Amino acid sequence: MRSSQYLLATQKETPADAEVISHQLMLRAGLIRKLASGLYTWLPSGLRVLNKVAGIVREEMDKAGAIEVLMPVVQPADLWQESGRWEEYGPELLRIKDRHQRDFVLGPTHEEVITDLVKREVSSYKQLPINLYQIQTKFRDEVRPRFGVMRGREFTMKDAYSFHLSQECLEKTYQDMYQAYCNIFERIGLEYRPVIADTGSIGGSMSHEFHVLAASGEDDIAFSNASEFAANVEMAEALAPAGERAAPTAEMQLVDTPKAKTINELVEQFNLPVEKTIKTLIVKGSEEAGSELVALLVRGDHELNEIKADKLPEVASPLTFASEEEIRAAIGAGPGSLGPVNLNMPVIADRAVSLCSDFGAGANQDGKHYFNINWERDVALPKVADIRNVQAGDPSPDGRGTLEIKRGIEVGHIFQLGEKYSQAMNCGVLTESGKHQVLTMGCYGIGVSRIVAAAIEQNHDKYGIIWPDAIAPFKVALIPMNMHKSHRIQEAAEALYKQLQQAGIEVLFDDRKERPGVMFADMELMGIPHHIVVGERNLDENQVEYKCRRSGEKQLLDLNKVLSFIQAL
RNA sequence: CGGUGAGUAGCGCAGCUUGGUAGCGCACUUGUUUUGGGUACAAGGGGUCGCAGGUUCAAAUCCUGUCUCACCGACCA
Repeated sequence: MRSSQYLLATQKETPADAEVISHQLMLRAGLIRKLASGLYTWLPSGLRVLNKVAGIVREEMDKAGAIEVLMPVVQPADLWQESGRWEEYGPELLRIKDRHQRDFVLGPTHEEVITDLVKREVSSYKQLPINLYQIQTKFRDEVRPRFGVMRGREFTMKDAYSFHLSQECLEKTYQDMYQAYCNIFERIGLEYRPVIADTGSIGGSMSHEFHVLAASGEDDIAFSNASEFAANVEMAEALAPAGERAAPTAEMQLVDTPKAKTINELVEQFNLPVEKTIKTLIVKGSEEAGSELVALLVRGDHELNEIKADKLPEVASPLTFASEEEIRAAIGAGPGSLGPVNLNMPVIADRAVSLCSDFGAGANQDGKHYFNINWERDVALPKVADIRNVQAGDPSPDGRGTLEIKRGIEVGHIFQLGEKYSQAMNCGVLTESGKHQVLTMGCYGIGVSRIVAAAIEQNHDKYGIIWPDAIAPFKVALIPMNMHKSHRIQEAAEALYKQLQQAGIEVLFDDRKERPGVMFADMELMGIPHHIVVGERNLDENQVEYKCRRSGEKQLLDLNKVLSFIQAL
């Protein structure tokens, strides 16, 4: 490709609304342009990268035995009503009407369509298992699109769906997909980790997310420093602290704390150790709890995990915090003065809380706290559950090592779905014994467009993007110095260009009438991994300069060795 | 969905308080210059100031409505 006949679209200045580095660089390097909130046009260089990623995904999926299909983006509402998600799915689901006023949705995912397809096309156990996938545009009307294509509303996703007669068979395909995903991320050249993820309300099934580690990630991932354990913080189990609860050492006392509304204030003003304080959070109760409100206790230095709390039978789902008015009406004191002593509602304490002794908490009277509270002696120990987020330094749930926490970008998610959709939509086959049996399903997603952004988050420097070779828009940048003044430069550059092209190497020939600095800067910004610089000085020796984008190392190459050198990279 | 802020040339911004017919940098075009790291000089093109309504002799500027975009929040009492 000649840059003079290409849409380079690089720019010097960073648009003001781009926050994360990948978004900034994608705009500056001319990969994408915003059309509207969460909607992006892929410019030529961006599309080349996107296609490279999609190509790798496709190859590895095929290798793992999956079969490619392509389903419509627009889906009839009937299917969503059949599965129950027409009601379940929130405003993220974009609903539209056609000219006959029939309801449709813009597909955020394709479980319904694929289940409907398999129901129609697969009728015998002999055709199983089957794993169908597509690489296609999805639409989710995100609450808050941000970070460019990292969280867009329209995005490219690879989604695969497998169908099985048995759990064993599903687990086999699940493992195959797990391996295929590892192969994909390794080939692309990303630092990634598979992590245990939320199994959701479907129950019993297994789920892993694949995260690319980057500071700008939107998820917290907990890792063991001594084992392979890795889990989304949402999921990671917080073990009870080691040891028994210490015996009480002091009498409970009521203390005036008019200026202490938060744990921080309490700790500062009364010189309490933060791990000897307890936060009392009031949430809506479920029918099972038999109470409008339920209290959750976590230690002052811990955070409530809403996903864990949401799963408690006593807690109304979705988890809803009580308003200040509701709290006052029920307890007679406001937030900031709440505690377990004399609390007239069901209480659930975190494991760590159950091991506290001589601790401080609100007295359920405004401006007062109890200090030196002890379980059993001053108040009965309530139900105990794991309801907090793990923190760095906590013991790993697998019993080996302690946890570290890093940010991750979720680029893949595999899931054992079970029968949620096949049951609702009656998708089954005849078994060997001639009986109808509902199939069990797995689903496997990869955020193809998100990978492009994630790769930049991990691979950039102050000059711009540094693409891993596997997904670079071009492999080689051919940069002639002052070609428009020098015939021999032009001849040499044209000859090299032709040679590289004929060898099937993707080369961007910068034949613009630009100063060297401009060319270097653009090629570096775009992250092209290998640069060949043709200049008068070296041409006298029949040589050109090679520069590696990533390491910055330079070396001289004989003209007749350029092709073999590049091919060997 | 709540809070805050912003919409003026392709991009980044000034002008608005105190109304008087729009400006700067980058980018773009032309010429000269420079030639291994975003060169310099000169000339030039490009804007119904988000949209609609109102006040006024006169509105980018004041008022009302509306749309769009961004950031923060939607959890620790």
